[in-house]
Amino acid sequence: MTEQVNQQRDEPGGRFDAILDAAEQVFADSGYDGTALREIAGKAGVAQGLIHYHFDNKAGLFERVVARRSGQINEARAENLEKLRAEGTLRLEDIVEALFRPTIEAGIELAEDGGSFSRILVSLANSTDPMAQSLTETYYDPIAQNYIAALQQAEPALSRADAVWAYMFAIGVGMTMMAKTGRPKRLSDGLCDDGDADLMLARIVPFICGGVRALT
Amino acid sequence: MTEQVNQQRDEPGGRFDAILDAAEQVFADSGYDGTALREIAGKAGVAQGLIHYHFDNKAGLFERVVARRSGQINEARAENLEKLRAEGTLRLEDIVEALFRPTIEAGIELAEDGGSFSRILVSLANSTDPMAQSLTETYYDPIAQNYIAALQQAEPALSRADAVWAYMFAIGVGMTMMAKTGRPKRLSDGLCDDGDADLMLARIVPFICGGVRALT
DNA sequence: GTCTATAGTTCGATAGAC
DNA sequence: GTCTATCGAACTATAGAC
Repeated sequence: MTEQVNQQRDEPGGRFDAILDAAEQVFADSGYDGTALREIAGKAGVAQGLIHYHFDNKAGLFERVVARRSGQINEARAENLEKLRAEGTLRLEDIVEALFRPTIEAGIELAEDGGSFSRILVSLANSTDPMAQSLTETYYDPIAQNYIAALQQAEPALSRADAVWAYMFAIGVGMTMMAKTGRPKRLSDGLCDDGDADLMLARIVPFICGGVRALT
Repeated sequence: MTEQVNQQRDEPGGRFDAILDAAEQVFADSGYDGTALREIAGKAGVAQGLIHYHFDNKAGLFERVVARRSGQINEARAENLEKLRAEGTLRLEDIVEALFRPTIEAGIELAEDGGSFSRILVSLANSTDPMAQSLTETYYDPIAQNYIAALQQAEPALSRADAVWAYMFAIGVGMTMMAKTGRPKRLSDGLCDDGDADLMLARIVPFICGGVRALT
């Protein structure tokens, strides 16, 4: 068997991944409806038809973009939680840190842009669109249940309902970091930078933990 | 001067307001880019051309939709805060309540839908689009500064930067109420209903207050 | 696997009658 | 102030050559 005309789908650096990378950026910047496949093809340096060959249609491409990073993020989230459980007592602070750290690292993975994927996550979390709902259900509800259970373990006084609320509120707080609108800087005359993920985590973790404990 | 052929722009119940009402629903359901002016015209029972006569273009219509409710919401927010200041000591709990109550009441104003406008607010707050940024700056940054100052008054140990973070995080938590995705119900087997604004406020207020105090 | 070319649809906006 | 009719642009998706 001789070598193929071009690279396979699973070899990084090929056309397939170039499309995914470009799509991630454009979907993040312009939203699903605001995105034109032409622009993705242009940024990826491929013909528009190739997108349909690999991903069928726009929805298929979007789902692949979400699936790729969601896999990385949620595997890391699960591993982080496993490690904490293995170490013994679950501390609330560690749980929150374990929840958000992987989204940060997935966000800055693409060097040139400012962390595209996290912005896709924000729109996914807030959308009532059936496709968005379905993707959330598939990729994020299972790990959510995992963390909700962990919250209750760390704070036994928390009811089941309040653990769910706590998780939802935590995600809401985290979205102010992932949206990267620049609004904190504007409101604070440059004092607060929502582009600095480590700085933000140092404020987000105590805020959420204080909030959760106030629910008990 | 005899009576006009039809109602004026400032008379409720006229074509002008019918367009705004329909636009609010469709923009909330489908997002800005996902919205077709045809659908708005259809729902409002008017010709598509009338939208351009009254609002010039799609962007103009959207801005008017935002402006209308934002005026109501932020006047109420300002009044609430004034009242608290007049009463004497500022309690953190009252400030948070004063911040979110008006968005709830604006949300349920239109009877038939489930509070459309709050969903527009969510997408506005998370968008990096220039038009969204500009609208946020115009309508929501001034009142934000007002509440940030109030947070510092209520909790003097809070630094200016942390007061800005606290405000941002509070908005993030509030968005889990305004997005109305139904996810809390799904994650809790029906225990948590994000459609019940009063129930949510009873959990959001203590959560945020606990979070803010943890920042000091 | 990748490209070019284009079909077919939908959309925002305009022109002009009433 | 409101409607009908339509233009022109943009988009997704497909067909077919290589």
